[in-house]
Amino acid sequence: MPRTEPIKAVRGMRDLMPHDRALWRTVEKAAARVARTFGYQEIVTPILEHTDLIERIGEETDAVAKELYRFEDRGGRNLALRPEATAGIVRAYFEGGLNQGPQPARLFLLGPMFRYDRPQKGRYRQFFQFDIEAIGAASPAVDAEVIELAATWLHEVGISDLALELNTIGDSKCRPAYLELLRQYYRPLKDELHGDCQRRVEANPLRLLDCKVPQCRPFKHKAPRITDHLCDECAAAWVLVRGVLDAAGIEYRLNPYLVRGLDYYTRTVFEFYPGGASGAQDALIAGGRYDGLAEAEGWPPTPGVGFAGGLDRVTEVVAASGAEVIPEPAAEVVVLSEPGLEVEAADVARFCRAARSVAVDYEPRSLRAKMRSAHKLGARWVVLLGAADAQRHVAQLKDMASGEQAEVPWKELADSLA
RNA sequence: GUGGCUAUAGCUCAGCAUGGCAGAGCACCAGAUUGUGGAUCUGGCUGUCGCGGGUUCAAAUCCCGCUAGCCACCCCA
Repeated sequence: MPRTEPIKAVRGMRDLMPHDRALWRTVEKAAARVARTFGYQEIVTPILEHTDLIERIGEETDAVAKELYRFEDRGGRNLALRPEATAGIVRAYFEGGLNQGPQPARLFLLGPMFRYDRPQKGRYRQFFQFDIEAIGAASPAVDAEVIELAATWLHEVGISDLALELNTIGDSKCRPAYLELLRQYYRPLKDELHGDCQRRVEANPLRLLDCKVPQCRPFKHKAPRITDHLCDECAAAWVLVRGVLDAAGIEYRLNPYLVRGLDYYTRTVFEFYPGGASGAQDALIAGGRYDGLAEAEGWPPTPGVGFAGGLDRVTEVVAASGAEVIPEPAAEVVVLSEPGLEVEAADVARFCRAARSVAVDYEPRSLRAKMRSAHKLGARWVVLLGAADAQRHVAQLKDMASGEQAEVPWKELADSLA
């Protein structure tokens, strides 16, 4: 008989198996715990948003054009799987009335994001982010706060070999004049740039600074720097952000070529990279200030700052660093019975469950096989139930570590296990 | 979106150059051990050789297409 082809996971999507979840759980718990110690509260937003919300803030970037999962629902709505968390959180901040509450609203979110990208190491079409947003936060001190939060999280999960890169990109007051300076510098060089960059000279000159094509790279070193052309407010903010980081003892490297390509980003930008040993070039965390985002979404102008951390990459780095994760046993207690005692075995399990996690082995196989299986599960105790025991409502409780075994009445099992 | 490598048992892989019976280890099941785990030994089960087409007396092996995975580039709002 020809078998039907088994249906495999969708391209770029992966399962996190029980074995993986142990590590993931510690990383997620650390994120939530650290967020709460900084006064951030959890928010959950839908995985689906209107395509317009995503498109309005991503405009004509490749990312939105090519990497967005979009579809039409049965009601004819154009929807998209969220590719990042900030747009949805800012929307929820206004829709849920957090803009009427105490400012800033300090929020965190853990959840899946989706990008239709070609999969490779550390990059999946469904991936998970830890997202921090302080919305309504005008003070540059909050920029430093979210950076400190990010650093604390990474340290708590055991990533000590870290590089923090920091820059400012000005705001709507000072950036336009700086961009014009950049254009003036690059226009005579245009013929020597690669295709994309030739277009960027007029369209998006900031992006010329982080181009990685060898042909373009040499020119940026003599390009004018935004930090020499900040307005007074941006300059003061830049000093304050670094002042708080210095006081916190957080090391950073100033990278004048670290930029963002969209207009609503302002002032602080930062990225955390794993240290040399890991060899990865991709950021573990990327963040910054986005004072123009609320307006881009159609809401009243509202400042904000935050970051997104990639759980897939962070867990990978933690795993690669050899951190030991002690696997939790599937069950602390396994109940084994003679055939035909399923009802009684379930009764016994119920008594034990008051004190410990319990699994019952109902499989039709030898006692030897059941013992072997219980051992592999990591069970600390085995409860053996024979027909004679069942009659008298007792069972044999065996400690797997010591090998000791004793007869215990069903009603006393929980006490013996506690 | 571009390029390189790969796809054979539940898992990790050998076999492919030079076409000729489908293999190993692990895992699983069982026995040794008169139904009580870990160590050891013995035996056993498991395959549309990713999918589709072509060449050939004969294809896991050679050719073409597709799909998927890995890696890098690109991108990362």
